[in-house]
Amino acid sequence: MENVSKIPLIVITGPTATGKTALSIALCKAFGGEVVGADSMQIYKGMTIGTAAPTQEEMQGVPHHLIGFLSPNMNFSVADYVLKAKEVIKEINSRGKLPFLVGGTGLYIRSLLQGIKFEENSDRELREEIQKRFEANPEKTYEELQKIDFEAAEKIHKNDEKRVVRALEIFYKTGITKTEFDKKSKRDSEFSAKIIALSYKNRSTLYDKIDLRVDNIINAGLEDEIGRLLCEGVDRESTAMQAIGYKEILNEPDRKTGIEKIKQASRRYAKRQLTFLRTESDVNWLFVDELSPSELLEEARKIIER
RNA sequence: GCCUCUGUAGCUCAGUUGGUAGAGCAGGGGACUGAAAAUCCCCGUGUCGUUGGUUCGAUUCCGACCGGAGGCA
Repeated sequence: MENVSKIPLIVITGPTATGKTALSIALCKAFGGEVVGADSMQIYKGMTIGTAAPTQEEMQGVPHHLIGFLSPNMNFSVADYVLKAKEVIKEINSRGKLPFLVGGTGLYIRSLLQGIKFEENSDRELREEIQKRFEANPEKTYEELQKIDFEAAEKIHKNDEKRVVRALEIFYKTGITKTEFDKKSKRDSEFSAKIIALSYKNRSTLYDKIDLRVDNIINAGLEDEIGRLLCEGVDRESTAMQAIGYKEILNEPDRKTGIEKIKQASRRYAKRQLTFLRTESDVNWLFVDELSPSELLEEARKIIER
């Protein structure tokens, strides 16, 4: 049932290097839209080159939100994202503009669209404590979870440190198991979304594009950008510096193999993005290697106007 | 020209005392609710260089040929 009161939203997603930025800007110009970033790394300030975030020039006057607004030393999470994105989307809508959610972070998009309710159940210090326990004795920590929340333990692999730790964190923080939390966390979406996913029919074409993109990023000065960030006091251990491209440059002394590692990590990332997207329902796939730029724009238009 | 070594998965290589083969990497599939560009799980058939021979049976032994590396002239 389509609820009339729901806010219309256009989602442009897909793996890296498929042209989400260019398409979204063209569409925004055609529909009077504004871009809301849905990218867990483009949110950080000063990381334009490495994350291939839209530049001022590329934006062509189209307003962009939730891109380059956070210090790279800050922690961020899906919960923060959903909160902020909702706010921005509503604000855009209230001005009579069409919000375009653009980016490749599937979890952010899914959480927003499903209207997942993130209640207070997080405690960073507690989490780090549990994490230490896990690192010292993974088996025992997993058994701990089995006792507390067997259902969650069944779904989480014992080696999956982050999820084992998080499930325990929820319980110790609130006294409620993760399973119970998940059950009541789903909510109706406040948005009526049309999802457009960009991809390549040919996997190897995608990979060629990724390789090319990485070379461009290096030529555009990734290393200088990283140098600048470090000068500004960005912590090497921060989440932001775990972004693909940044972590390889920071950790690999040999430049050439570093670049190869970036390419490989990007390919694997793209694969994971595709896997994530496949299970999403109501996705309109557009294959960039089968359409000319103008055809692509036309197809996207049709989907939006449907 | 002669001698030696070598040719096995996309790549680097192991192996079969003769019963058609397995690791790493690459690659593929999957999970995903507060670090998600993160975290984690699963997946190995390939004319064993080509062609003859020996053999019940050859990728394995023998010969020739074709690649590659090295040595002697």
